[in-house]
Amino acid sequence: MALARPDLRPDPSLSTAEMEDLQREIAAAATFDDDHALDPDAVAVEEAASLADGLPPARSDAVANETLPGTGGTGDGSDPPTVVGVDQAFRTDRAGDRPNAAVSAAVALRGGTVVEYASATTPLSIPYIPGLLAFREGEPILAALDALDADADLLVCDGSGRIHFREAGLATHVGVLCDVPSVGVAKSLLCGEPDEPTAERPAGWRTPIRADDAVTTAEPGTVVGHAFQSRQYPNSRRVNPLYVSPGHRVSAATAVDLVAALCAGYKLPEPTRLADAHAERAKGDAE
DNA sequence: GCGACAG
DNA sequence: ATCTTGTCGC
Repeated sequence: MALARPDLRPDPSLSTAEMEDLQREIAAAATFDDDHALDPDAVAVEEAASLADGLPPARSDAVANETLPGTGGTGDGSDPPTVVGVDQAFRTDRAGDRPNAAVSAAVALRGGTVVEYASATTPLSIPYIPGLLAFREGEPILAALDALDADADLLVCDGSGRIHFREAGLATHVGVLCDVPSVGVAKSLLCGEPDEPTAERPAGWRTPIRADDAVTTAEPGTVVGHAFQSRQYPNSRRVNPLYVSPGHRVSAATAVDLVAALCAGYKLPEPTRLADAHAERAKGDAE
């Protein structure tokens, strides 16, 4: 997977000011519209995959990959688009230590089925800084995507996209680098304000997230994403909503529709849930 | 100076 | 993100 904009890589050695400048460039290069009109129905996942045994073998560099017709999905044939979920787990040398490496996993699904997965371990360069997540996790994610044979028609990232101080969250950064449609799925809200209170909503419920003063690059009131209740229990126990935002080449409305179609009974959309599980497993593999 | 802040 | 037992509910 060649990078469309290698000049915009999230170099962790930059100063904070340089990182923020780069993010303004990313936001300017990003498109928050449906230019490629991904159809939520075409990517829908009907049934949750069983993590136990429902997976194809992991990619091994040593073995040549048999390329099936349509693998690499350009979206022009009759094949469903390839959706790739990415997520990270972190490894420490000794218990109690600070994490020193990111284990990134990428899982590719087509027509609701896992077609490939891969992972990569990358040394961590900088600590987590709110607003600068892409400079910590960007390179690990690119490494995992590089280890993947399939080309993504849609990337699902674990974090914000346009819901960001400079409208350049992790999903936007990665989407622009690869020039691939992307969406961000966060479990908590970085900035912005929901139209309605989000507490205790039924599954399927959603409300727009609008830019507030913390979003320095957008007019206040601009819709930058949605809160989306992907799952809820009939009684007592409460589940928090997801915060879904456009990464690149997708509108806020389509981003939620895509994520809703990718959910299969769990809180997280399948690509993210499976990538999370694989990252966790890969982390344990080298222990 | 204080607050607020994805993973 | 990660450290962790029990516990409530379907």
